[in-house]
Amino acid sequence: MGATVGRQSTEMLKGILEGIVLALLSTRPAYGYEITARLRDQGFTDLAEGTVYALLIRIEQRGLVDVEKVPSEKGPPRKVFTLNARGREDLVEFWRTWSFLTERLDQLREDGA
Amino acid sequence: MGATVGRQSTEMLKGILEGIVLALLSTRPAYGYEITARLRDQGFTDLAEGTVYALLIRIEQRGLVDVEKVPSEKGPPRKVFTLNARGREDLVEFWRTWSFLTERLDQLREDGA
DNA sequence: GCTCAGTACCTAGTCTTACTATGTACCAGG
DNA sequence: CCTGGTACATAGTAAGACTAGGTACTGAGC
Repeated sequence: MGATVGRQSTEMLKGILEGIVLALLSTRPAYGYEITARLRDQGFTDLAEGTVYALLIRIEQRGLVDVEKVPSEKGPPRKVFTLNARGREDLVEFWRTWSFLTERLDQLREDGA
Repeated sequence: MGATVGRQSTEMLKGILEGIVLALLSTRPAYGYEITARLRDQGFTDLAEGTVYALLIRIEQRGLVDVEKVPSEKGPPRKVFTLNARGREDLVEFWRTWSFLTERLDQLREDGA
């Protein structure tokens, strides 16, 4: 991040990026390279590939996703991640926290502006 | 944080808390103890005092706020922070990043739910 | 006088997470 | 053969919130 939005966005992404990826996976399974590309398309232009792979490994180790290796027509095999029950719970929790934050910030923005 | 919202909120606060404090200061000057108390009242129940003081020192060193020492009726003198021009710019930038994130996440939530 | 609670500030060390930079491997087209 | 696209991985760094303390000043109650 940095080009599309401010330099502070790196810090603001922390924790949120995980929710974003869980949300992406809740619509359909995906693999790392694909997730990175999709997010870059959606405006996270400077998102580092390594960040996504590290994140995927983390959520796998926490048991939020199931993993399957699928051969690719072009290039090495893909590691396809599927959101499981634990992951869905975590996503619900993420949306709860997110809602709390947006409510607080919406109010602050009213007061401030 | 933790009681009010999920355990993941600690990471999600990173970067955002700074924007929250800048927004608070944009309505009127305030000092650390007061800011901590206000935020706790507003639902950030587990917010650590030390976190706020560290943050205030950071934004002071970045030149986003002006500081004035004011005697208190009860207890040691207060360090009152006032948002200055640089701080207001930073706040604008914060809101820009925040809007970007909320737009992305709103869309993800639609798709996902 | 002394203690305790409330006010007010500060800091060293830890943990998590995003980024940098780089490396590996597989494949097709020129 | 060699470049570019696909696909995954990791060691090291930086930033920020938390833990767990500590200091100092004041007034109320015993």
